Amino acid sequence: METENKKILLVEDDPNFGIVLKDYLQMNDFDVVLAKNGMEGFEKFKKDNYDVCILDVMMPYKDGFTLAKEIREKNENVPIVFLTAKTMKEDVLKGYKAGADDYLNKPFDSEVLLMKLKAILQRKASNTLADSKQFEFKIGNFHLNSKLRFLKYKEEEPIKLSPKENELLRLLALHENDLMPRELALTKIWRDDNYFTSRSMDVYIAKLRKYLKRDDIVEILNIHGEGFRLVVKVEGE
Amino acid sequence: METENKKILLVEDDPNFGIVLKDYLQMNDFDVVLAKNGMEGFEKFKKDNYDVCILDVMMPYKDGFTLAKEIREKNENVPIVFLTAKTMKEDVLKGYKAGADDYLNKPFDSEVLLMKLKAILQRKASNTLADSKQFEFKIGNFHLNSKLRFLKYKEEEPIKLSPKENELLRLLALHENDLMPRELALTKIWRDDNYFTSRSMDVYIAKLRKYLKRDDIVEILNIHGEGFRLVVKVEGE
DNA sequence: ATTTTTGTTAAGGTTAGGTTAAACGGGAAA
DNA sequence: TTTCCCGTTTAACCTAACCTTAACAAAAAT
Repeated sequence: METENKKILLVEDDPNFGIVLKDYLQMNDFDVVLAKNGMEGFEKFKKDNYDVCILDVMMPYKDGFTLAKEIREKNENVPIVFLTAKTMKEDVLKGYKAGADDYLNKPFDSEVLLMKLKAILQRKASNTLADSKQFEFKIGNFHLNSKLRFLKYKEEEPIKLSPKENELLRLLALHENDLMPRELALTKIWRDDNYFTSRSMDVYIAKLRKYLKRDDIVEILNIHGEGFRLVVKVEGE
Repeated sequence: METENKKILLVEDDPNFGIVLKDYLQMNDFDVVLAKNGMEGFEKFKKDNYDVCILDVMMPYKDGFTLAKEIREKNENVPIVFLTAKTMKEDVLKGYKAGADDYLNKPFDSEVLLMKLKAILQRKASNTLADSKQFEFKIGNFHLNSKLRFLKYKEEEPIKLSPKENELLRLLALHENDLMPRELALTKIWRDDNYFTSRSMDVYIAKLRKYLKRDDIVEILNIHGEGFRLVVKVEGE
């Protein structure tokens, strides 16, 4: 039932407060990345996608406003919430000018922050149409739609794929005709590489082979000790 | 580039404060309608379309929260801003639960209010493009009018839909043939994503399926763990 | 020959979803 | 006020989907 946790970039220079807040947010099912100052915050922002940014205003080197502006240049959509030291009207106005979505005065109530985040994410939920990674593949005479999780052979009824089947086949397709290392699938899909996950993966390979049998120009080969290879033979060979 | 002023519904029982605020907002190019209590506020809300609602929490007859809930029933999109007497955590939380977008503690700085309004309207501008105002759909041989909340199959008597049935079917229709994520429906329609709202949604899916059964080219498919998909099969399959 | 890795099928356990019915609660009607 | 109606939530029960683990066979490496 769990989809995926929302990811928060938290930039706060006070280490104590930062860690407490981080823990609190994590306890409430957010993934939190903590940066200790504006510089670090911006570096981390560039390296990943976040659902919300929470920025302290008072910070050494690079204050929250400057950071917000940089973030806005990269991404004009991420909601930004400021933490201001006290009701400094100047700060609040400056914050909105820098593209903030909301602000909170320290000390603030943690539940209020939670509600704010919830409200903000809810608003955003409507926008979030436009994240397009690759999810459609032609594999021989098959068509894989890994967003809708089905595999269609010619004009037959689509085969529904389970999440794991789907992810695995997608990974194989991304590496078509090339090696797809075991380790890659295990870390990306199973998020753990051990004996059992490895065996589990083999089970899924078997399932995929069963599906792919209906087209005899498509097969999954094993490269002993290395991984698997999805090969599509060319017509006339 | 500005075509028309943004329209604000201001509900505030203190006549002095209400008029001062109204004037201030008007000076800043908003069209403001002032209501003196919750009842009147709701009446006025029904009679016109507003871009933002600003509601005082403490009001005789009908408090701001109750009003907000009523407004939300009519319109799930209008941004709502609460004015709370002081930092009453209870009030703030209650406000967000009632579907607020933001709140301000009295006494507040008028410039801050302006900035908040600006930020809110900006956010809304990006959302409003796509889905906000589409009310009629053809779904196979059905016709859905989600403004009048009915679903008609060919020339049969229209089926009346409850608010939730209607919103859910509308969301599905907006994503026809594509994934409509559980989470989306839960945050947009139920405004909360937990076990119970999720089960409630399943109940509504069952109801919709019952209605849609009369046309066998239309069905609602489940994508396990992801959401639902309203598919309309093409003629000749 | 022995160990390690992979192929495959099936059993077991857990969670999500399908469906129906009862409980709840707010507003309308009596 | 009390009663009734209706939309919605909660409960209950059942099936389907999914994933892991076990078991055993086959292939590859040592």
